[in-house]
Amino acid sequence: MTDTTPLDPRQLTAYLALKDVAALLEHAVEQQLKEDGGLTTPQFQILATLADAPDGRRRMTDLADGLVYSRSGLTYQAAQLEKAKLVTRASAEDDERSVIVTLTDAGRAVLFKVMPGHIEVVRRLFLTPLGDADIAAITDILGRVRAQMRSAPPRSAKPRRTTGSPPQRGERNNGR
Amino acid sequence: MTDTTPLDPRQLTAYLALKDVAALLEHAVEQQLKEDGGLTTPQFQILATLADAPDGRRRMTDLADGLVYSRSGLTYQAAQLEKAKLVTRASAEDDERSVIVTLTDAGRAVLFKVMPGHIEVVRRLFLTPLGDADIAAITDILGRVRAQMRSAPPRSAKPRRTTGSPPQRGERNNGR
DNA sequence: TATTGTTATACTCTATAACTATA
DNA sequence: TATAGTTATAGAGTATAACAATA
Repeated sequence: MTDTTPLDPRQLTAYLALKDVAALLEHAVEQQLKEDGGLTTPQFQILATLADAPDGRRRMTDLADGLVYSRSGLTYQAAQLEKAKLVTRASAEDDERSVIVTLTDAGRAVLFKVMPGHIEVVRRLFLTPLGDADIAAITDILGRVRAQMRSAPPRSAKPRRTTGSPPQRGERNNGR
Repeated sequence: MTDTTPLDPRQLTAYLALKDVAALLEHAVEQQLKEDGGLTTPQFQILATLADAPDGRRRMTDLADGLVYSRSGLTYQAAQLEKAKLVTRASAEDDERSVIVTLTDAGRAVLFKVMPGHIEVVRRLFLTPLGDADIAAITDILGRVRAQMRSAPPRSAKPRRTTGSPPQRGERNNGR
């Protein structure tokens, strides 16, 4: 049996604070990326991931894994970025099935153009009121949470649908 | 001049940890709400906000303020919820312009149905590795950040577009 | 005139399923 | 058969602008 007793008020407060801060920060960053470089958040994430990779190259599948996208979702984003000349796509030499996405000079340029503002927003909204000890504490605590999340079992072992039973009430087939 | 020097690695790590944890948590909660009650996150937020209000009633504008929605976005969500019989809408008695959204019994029922799973997810993914001291630290630190965000000036005083100049490169007119 | 809310419209993002091609 | 990726399709969410009605 799992515990479903209500959360105590302090726990709830901590959870809400996290959600609130994350949402506000995400929103501000989204604005900044759009204004400074015409980028959406997922596009920025892809470009930033590529910039981190050797030669600015990455296989589609590897990108998708790191960014939690479905493959079709990534295909969509990659197509947008290719259309904007920020990346190129080419099939891999060693495995014809794979597609290698490569950051173009223009893509790097956009990233450079956008970074200062990105940093400025993070600093102004998030870092300003934090001292070194706070930074260390956040990193430690959230690091533990992250580890927990990565190791926690999914909620249901499998979509387990008893043979022949119809979809459950309130269920739709459009998950993430 | 604002500071746009790169973030030091520890600051960056803290920021990324926050983003990561928030994203994973949001994703898990989204799944749970859909599975247990057929609710989307914004719908749940609206229902929960209403449940907190006296008599389960709230003006559209007040709802929008608390939830960062544009008015049209809230109209859309309210229409969805009304269609599902989870809320009703009626114009206010004292001010004919205002619309009062009210939680129905069915809406309350869905909320009750969904809450245990919601709590379970938060507890399992977020609270498990945290002691009382951690909870207190998070609340304190993120509380300060939140206050900072709420008081921080927006990035640009106004959309300032020099008279007659065309839209800038990379700019699209589909903001949030 | 200012405020409240809705409507029309357009666009982004995401997912599922079906499909192609290579290993 | 399994893996990599694309395409077609569908739907949710959101915003902007124009609009109607009330204060």
